[in-house]
Amino acid sequence: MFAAMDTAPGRKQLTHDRIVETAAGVLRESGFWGVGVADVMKRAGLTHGGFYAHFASRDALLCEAIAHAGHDSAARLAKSTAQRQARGASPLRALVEAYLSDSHLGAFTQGCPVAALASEMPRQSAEVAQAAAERVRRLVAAVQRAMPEGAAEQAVVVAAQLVGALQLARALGDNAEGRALLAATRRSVLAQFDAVPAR
Amino acid sequence: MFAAMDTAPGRKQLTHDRIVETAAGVLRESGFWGVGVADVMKRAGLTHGGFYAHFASRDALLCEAIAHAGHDSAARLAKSTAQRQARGASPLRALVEAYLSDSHLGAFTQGCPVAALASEMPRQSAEVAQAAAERVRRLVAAVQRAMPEGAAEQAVVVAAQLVGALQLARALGDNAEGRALLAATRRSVLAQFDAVPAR
DNA sequence: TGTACATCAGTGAACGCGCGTTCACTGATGTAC
DNA sequence: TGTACATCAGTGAACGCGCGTTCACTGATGTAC
Repeated sequence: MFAAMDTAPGRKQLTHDRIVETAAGVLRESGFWGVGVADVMKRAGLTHGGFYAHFASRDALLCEAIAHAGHDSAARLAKSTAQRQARGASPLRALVEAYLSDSHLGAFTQGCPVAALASEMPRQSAEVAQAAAERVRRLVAAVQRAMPEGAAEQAVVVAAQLVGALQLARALGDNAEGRALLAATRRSVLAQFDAVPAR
Repeated sequence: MFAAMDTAPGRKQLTHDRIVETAAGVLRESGFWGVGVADVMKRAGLTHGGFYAHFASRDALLCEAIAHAGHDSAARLAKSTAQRQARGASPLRALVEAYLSDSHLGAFTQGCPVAALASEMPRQSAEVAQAAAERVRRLVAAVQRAMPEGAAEQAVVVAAQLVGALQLARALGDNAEGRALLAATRRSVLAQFDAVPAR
């Protein structure tokens, strides 16, 4: 009865995680309104009836899905950033080139949920909007860790620039027009902040 | 039969315009998915049955609505910008302070449709996405007209910064946290580009 | 080791609801003579 | 000026559909003895 609970996850937990992971992908690809209970369950290999054994409501799933999407995206970004740093880039250059890469332009499903969802965030229910705001804060914090000495308070500005540029580029399309916008933003951010020698 | 058509609009045209104007407000307030045919018609003082005498489809309304929202927002922004310039601000300072004002933070209905809709744009049907992309280009052009001499090619970067900052601030909320993000972005953009004396 | 039973994850039909779209109709406007 | 008729903007009921949510049930898993 008081057995240790911090062991291997049970069957239900594994199913739960699979649903959340599936929803995190659909959420970034199709937006908040694109996440349907029946559709997500089907993609996870289940029938929709079992949904409410896992989540109190669709909104509860959205909260877990956006958190999962944030962690997933942050992990991918950290990996890509580390590779660029290993090749000699400064932390900020590595982050900017990873975030504003041409591959991120088309990769909604695995990309940053803030860029994929920002303009829909204020329209969600209180609990979902709060979970979304937390992803914004985490993104700002990640940028802050990459800023050069003395420019930490500018992290919020760089985060806005990264998110804004990726969104406008996506609105223009995954083509020359969109990629040109990304390239111009990469140059501008680095010219402004990477002049300061990092560490 | 060949009478001049460029005179006063008829009754139908006036109704059409009223529907589009109503939809342009709802669109910015509630997003693409928030625009319902029946709801918009009701707000315009009509019943939903008459909708298809005015538009071929809901998507056709969305195309007209986003164009109207863009013109409306651009006109408001131009007015506010002109007032600030009359008080001595440079064109860029006037634009940045108007766009990143605290009042724009809460004013979805009358605000910039690009900030209100950017992350939803790539998910729309081809015709709507194209109308949306056109609003992005117009915003960039408006920023370009306000840039100081020699920095015109940076307009796209400033536009991304304006849109990104307003969206992140809105995601954080119409409170101290959101307003602090706006203020930091205002300072940063002006420090970078307003140093160049404008005309 | 084997049997009986309780637990529990997942199934599938059903619900009420709101959506975009269609269509036969109404009543006002305007034209013909 | 007056009557008859055509045009046309807008009405309101109806459609098929997919949504979030509920619930009685099934079949597998695991525990008790």
